[in-house]
Parts: sequence; structure tokens; C-alpha cells
Amino acid sequence: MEALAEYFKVFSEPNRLAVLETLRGGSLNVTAVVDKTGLSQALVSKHLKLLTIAGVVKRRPEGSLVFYEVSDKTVFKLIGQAEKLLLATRRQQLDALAAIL
Amino acid sequence: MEALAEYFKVFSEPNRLAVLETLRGGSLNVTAVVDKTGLSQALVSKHLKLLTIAGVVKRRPEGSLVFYEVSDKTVFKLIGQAEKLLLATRRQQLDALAAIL
DNA sequence: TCACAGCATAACGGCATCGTGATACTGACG
DNA sequence: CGTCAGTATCACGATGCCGTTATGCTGTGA
Repeated sequence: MEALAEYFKVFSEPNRLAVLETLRGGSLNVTAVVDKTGLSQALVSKHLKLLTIAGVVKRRPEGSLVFYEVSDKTVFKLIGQAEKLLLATRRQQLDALAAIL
Repeated sequence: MEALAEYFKVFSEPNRLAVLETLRGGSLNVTAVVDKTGLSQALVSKHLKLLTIAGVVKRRPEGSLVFYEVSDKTVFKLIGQAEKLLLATRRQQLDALAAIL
């Protein structure tokens, strides 16, 4: 469906994935994410907004800072599963190649 | 990382997802996929090529027909998990909304 | 109240990718 | 050999998204 494709699209961007990875350990404020990723502040803000709209991340203002945290840690399982599948796929491709040569 | 994001990108397209869904039951030739999805032949060919390059699908010519099949059915688990997470996320968003109202 | 740090947003150029229509390739079959 | 169904590819216009630069907004603290 439409919605599912859009959900996958959330994870289809390297920098966005990097931002998300940053939040694996817990909540961070924007500047901390900027420092950890090395991305520009504007870009991090943009990706965090997207992640928030997608519901992957939750926004929590605290004083003059704004903290973000993953709303459902299960996403990391999804990411892990995708990594696993990706590896298996690569292996299969190599095997198929070896069968020809 | 780079590769993982690209892998997710494979599933970030409604029509491509529809093509893939078509192959859940087994292998089909291009025309069959075209009929099942209602998409144009050129478009189906394009998506099938992408899926093949990504390793999600395998190509098997048979006479004048070309059959495609999912190379690792685990992908459907990934899709299922994403669907589940998507639903859970939507629920959380509604709960958060209800908590405010 | 002013200045500054932290964060968000606007505007813009650039690039990738989507879908279409037309065309090329390739087996099967008469 | 010629034709046709099945499949792949090309060229193209259109759309969307990425990243940057510059600017706006909001709290905090002096």
C-alpha cells in the first residue's frame, strides 16, 4: 500500500538512518545529534522533523533545549532484520555467481 | 550505512511493493505481473529489473517467457514487521493525541 | 531589556527517479 | 523467412527530495 511504502521511505536515506542510529542509546538534544553525526544543524532538524511526523521519534522540549527519542525501540529490530536480509541476499548473489564460474 | 538505506529504498515505492506482492504465491512471468497489477508493461519491467539487481528477485527465462520469483521469502517477514510497526506507531500517535484532548 | 545559544524554517539549485510512449530485441511457430 | 507475442530499453517531461545558506523564533541569563 501507499502508507507502507512511505514508511519504508523513512529509512531509505543514509543521513536519516545515521540520525536515528544516534538515538539508539537514549534521548539526545539536537546539538548532540549534530555533533555525533557531523551533519549540518539545518539538515539534522529537517530529518528529525520527518522522523517525528513519521512517528518514529518523539520530540520533548526541555527548557531551551529540545530532546528527541525513539518512540518504539522495535524499529531497531526492523533495521537489524533488514541488515540481516541484505547480507543473506549478497551471499546468495555471490553463490549464484560462483555457480556460473 | 549507505547500503542499508539503498536496500530500504527498494521497498519505498508503492508500485514496486505491489509487484513484489504479486510474487508472494510463487513465480510469475512478466505479463502475469502486468495483469495482476494493472501497471504498464514498461513500468513492470523496470521495477522487476530493479528488484533483480537488488537481489530481492530472481530472473528465470523459460522459452520466450521470463519468470520472476522472490529469491528469499524472508523479505515478506520484513514487510510484515514493517506493517506491524507502522500500525503500532499509528496507535501510539492516536494515544498521544488522546492524552492531550 | 539585550544578547546569545539552540532550534526551526524558507528559499533555492541540483539531482535522482517515477511513469509514459515509442522502439528494439528475441524466441516460437507457421 | 516473416510475423507475432513477450520482454527490455530509450528518451523524455515531471515531480520530489536532498543539502545548503540565510534568516526567524524562543527561551535563558546577565
